[in-house]
Amino acid sequence: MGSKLHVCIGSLGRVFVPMPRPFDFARTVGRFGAVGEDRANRLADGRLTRVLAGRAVTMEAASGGVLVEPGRPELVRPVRRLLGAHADLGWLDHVPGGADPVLADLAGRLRGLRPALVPDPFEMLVTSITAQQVSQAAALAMRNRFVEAFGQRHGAVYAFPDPAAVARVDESTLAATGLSRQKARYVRAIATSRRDFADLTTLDDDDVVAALTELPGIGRWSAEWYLARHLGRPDIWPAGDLALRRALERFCSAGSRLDEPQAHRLGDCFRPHRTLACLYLLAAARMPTEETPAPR
DNA sequence: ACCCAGGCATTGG
DNA sequence: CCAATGCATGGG
Repeated sequence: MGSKLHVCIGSLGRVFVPMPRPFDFARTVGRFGAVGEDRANRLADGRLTRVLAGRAVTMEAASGGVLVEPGRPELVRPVRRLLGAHADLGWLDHVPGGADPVLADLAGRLRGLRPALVPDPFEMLVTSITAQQVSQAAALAMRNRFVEAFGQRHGAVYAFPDPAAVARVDESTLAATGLSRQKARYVRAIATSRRDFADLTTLDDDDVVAALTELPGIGRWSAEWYLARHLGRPDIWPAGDLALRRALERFCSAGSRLDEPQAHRLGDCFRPHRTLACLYLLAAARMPTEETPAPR
């Protein structure tokens, strides 16, 4: 295990962290800047800064991996996980072009895009709750206020708030960030929950959904994103996700409306790699509309 | 001034 | 068991 991890401490207090191929740093971290400025995940000048293991960490592209500052060896594992080193992208090279021409095309155009993870269970759950029902811009605005109000500042970024810090403030103080009273109640209930999230890693996907949906404010959609974006499970297909449905409508059904059962069936041809298929479809939907061949 | 946006829980049939 | 409803904000 980890025998291929060559860690080289540089002279400038940085460490080179190797990533499996293929790997495209800019594409992998692109979603942090896609909607707007994220106060917990700062994307500037091609570098990503966020708090990991209690300190601000800056990552930038390097050949075959990333350069990380500060150059602490204990950051290697969390950085690799954050950037999706766990995922096997081999399938994307062998998507049958006849069966899935759309995904085969996207795999080529987005080569090296990896499934970046949300490193902390509480951060993942709160992020999902803020994103429920509202636009991503609205969710980001509320999340930024939440992070600035209750998270610790580390230079240019804020640490995502701890459950303990959130547990200390009351519901209306939480709601002042723009959350509905209902959502403020959910967030606080999760912050004070004594559930051990570490033990979820031993459960299979269905059992994780069952366990998480016991929490107030966590439904199937939020549980599925937890599996995909926190636990890094490979075959998650959130057919209820409006953005995924929109992407499927655009790329796979010639623009005609899809309901959830139809979206679910469209995922079947991507088994057992539906998480990657979903990631690539969502990323493609964010790309600037491809230029059609010039008329004439 | 609308209407929709990467849901969820509650209520009423 | 399914349909209807309230929620809060940002952008078109």
